[in-house]
Amino acid sequence: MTDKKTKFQTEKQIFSEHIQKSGLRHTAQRDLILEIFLRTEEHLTSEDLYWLVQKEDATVGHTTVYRTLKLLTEAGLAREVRFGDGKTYYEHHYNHAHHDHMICTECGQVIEFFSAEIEALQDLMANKFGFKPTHHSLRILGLCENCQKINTETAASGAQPRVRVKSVVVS
Amino acid sequence: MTDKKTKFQTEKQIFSEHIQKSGLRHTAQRDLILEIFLRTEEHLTSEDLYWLVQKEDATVGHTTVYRTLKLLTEAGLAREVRFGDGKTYYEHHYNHAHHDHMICTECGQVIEFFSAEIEALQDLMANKFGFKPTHHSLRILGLCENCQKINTETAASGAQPRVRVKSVVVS
DNA sequence: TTGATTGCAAAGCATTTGCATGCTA
DNA sequence: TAGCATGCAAATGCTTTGCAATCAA
Repeated sequence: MTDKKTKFQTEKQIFSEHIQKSGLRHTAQRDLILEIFLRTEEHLTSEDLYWLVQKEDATVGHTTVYRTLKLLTEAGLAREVRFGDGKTYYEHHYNHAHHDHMICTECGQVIEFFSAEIEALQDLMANKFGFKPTHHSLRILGLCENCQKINTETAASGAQPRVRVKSVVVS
Repeated sequence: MTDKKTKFQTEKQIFSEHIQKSGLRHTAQRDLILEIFLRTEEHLTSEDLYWLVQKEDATVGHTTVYRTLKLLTEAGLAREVRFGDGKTYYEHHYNHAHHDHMICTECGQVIEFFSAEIEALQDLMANKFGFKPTHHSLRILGLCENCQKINTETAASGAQPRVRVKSVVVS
């Protein structure tokens, strides 16, 4: 179930179809990048992903990773997320249904959450303005449980890893 | 009521106090920048504001506008907003209570809205994770009423002005 | 007078593009 | 073979900083 041949089958097919529909071409680099992207449970910048790919194929360049992420976004396999530090992060949907983010401004931890009520209210709100929503982004900034406690020590300086915490769905 | 002497009195005082508390200095540039910033009912980048300031005092430089906006943010008079186009916009609170944004991806129009229910649910959500929210940002992207209609014509290319629509509070 | 402020120019960063070469279909 | 893909290097765009001259207190 987790061997390379069968994993990410759906995603790979979606990608293939998108490539064909757009008259583009299937390449080894694109395959590898998608594979590694899906395999990684973190929010990645193009740069981050580049280094991961480097480990397995040192000939792949920044540009290709960058362009492939754009491609994956078009294909609906990736989503761009901004946490406010000026960088563009990407996340995939594999194992992660639609969700929003809480971001700890101290340690950079990212908590994924989902609230059906909030979603519903957003649509309601949009309706009132005749606005047709395509997508949305809700970020709650603040301090995570842990960083609230260790407030006594001199706070470690900002933005660490950006660990993608296992999605917890509470509605 | 709207003459220069009495307008923005509260804001100017907040700014003065912040300046004094921080051991900084009162300058003509900072006054002018604040004045023009508050007077403008749009989401402004540092660059945008720079050009507005230029009209009234051509000696003021980019850097000062940039740094003053940071200062105003610290003082709680300005808020940084990102609409996803890579730029940092600023908005003020004068005449605008806390709100969120709907952004038309076609014409760039920004609708401000507020929902007490959504606010409450966000806090509830944060509580479930032991997360202490400091602030949040909710953006709904989609098509505004007008752009839904003129969908037949070839869509005009992206990101226009970013008009700040009069805030409509619906809760 | 002291030290913050200013504005120019240049550095930083992340992102994006031009172009010659390589590779898929 | 045609033309898309690649990857290097360089350009771009926005933000930030160094520094000498200027100005508020």
